[in-house]
Amino acid sequence: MKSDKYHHGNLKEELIEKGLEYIDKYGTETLSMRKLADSAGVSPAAPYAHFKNKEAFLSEVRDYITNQFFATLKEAADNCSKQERILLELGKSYVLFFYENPLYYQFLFSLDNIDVETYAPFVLFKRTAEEVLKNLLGKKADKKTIHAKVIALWSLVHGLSSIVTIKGVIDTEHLEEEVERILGSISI
Amino acid sequence: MKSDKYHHGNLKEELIEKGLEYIDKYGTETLSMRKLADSAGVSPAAPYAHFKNKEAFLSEVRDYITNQFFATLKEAADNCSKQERILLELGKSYVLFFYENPLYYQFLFSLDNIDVETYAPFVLFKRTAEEVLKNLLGKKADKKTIHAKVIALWSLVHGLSSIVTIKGVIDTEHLEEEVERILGSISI
DNA sequence: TTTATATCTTGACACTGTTTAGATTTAAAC
DNA sequence: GTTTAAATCTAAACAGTGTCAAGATATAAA
Repeated sequence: MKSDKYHHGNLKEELIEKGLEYIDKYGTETLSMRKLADSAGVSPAAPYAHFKNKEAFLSEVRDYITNQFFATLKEAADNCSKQERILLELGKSYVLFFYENPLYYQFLFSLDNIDVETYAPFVLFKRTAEEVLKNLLGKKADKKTIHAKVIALWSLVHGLSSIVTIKGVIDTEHLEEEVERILGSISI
Repeated sequence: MKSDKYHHGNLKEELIEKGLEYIDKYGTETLSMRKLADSAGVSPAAPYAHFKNKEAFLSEVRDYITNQFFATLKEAADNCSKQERILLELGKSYVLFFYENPLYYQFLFSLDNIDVETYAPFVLFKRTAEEVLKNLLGKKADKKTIHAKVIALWSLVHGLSSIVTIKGVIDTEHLEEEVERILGSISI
């Protein structure tokens, strides 16, 4: 992979891409800046012209994946015409995103650097859930009740994403069907 | 911490205890075998007389925490007289365990070395959920439905444990009350 | 064309997991 | 109780890690 040019020209982007690939394949455990530098054909210290340190690099990779995750959710919400299915579709795409990229789950939610209030995917899910619930329950439900239900729905989806990630709890043949059955098996 | 004796006498246990302390305080990220060896007053290679490698050490620590976790769940289940509240109590102690030890969650569920079918805390929760559901739904519910509901309940609890861990989504003043409200806000 | 800035390499440092050879202590065998 | 075996430790080393400082080289700005 070693280039002949002194200046790589596109190092920052390539490092992030290689980082994504690596995490997708092997997870974050054995990822090293030196390996990435090597695979990009530059010296061990080269990445530090673009990233303050490893954590800053990982943070950018995390942002990238977060954007993918958010886009996936957004698309599912936008493409859902029936209002009564929107939460289900949102939940399904949430879970399936991590089923397809199991190692991302760990990586995204491994650190305390997530601000629940501003983390876009969480905000989207919670806002949607809140709207749906308000429409469903009308005026008769107080704030506390709605908040509790929102957290519960989010927990359900978030937890299933993790569980689906761990092992073959779920019949992988009829995955979507199974996820839908699970998410639909409880009522609010 | 350095002892004068050549033989430590209790190194294996002390390493595990120190490991537990460290993970509880700082998490697993910066934990190193050398630091633990040093804090126990032995040379860097000493731990390798007791553990094949770092992963084997972490595995034993994980087992230790898993036992604590399981004992917590078991106690909650055993101390619950009212049958209709058993799932709620089980879920509460599940969530609260990780609220009290946020860094344990990451550590326990970080790896693929969990066999969902045999992991005692999971088995306990799922068995209990299944029993409760069978009593509740009687004969009219088929296996698939029950399985879906069991996974859903488990996901709810597991997900809330993770969410409670991340940040202050929940009013820490009335924690138990809040957790109970959330878990009780959905029906099966 | 000069000057400044961005991007790289080289070389170093401290730290990590882990292995090997040998020292020391404890336990077992006679 | 002495000899032998096994368990437990130290010391020294190796390769791999993050990251910094000094200097080289390329690009952009003046």
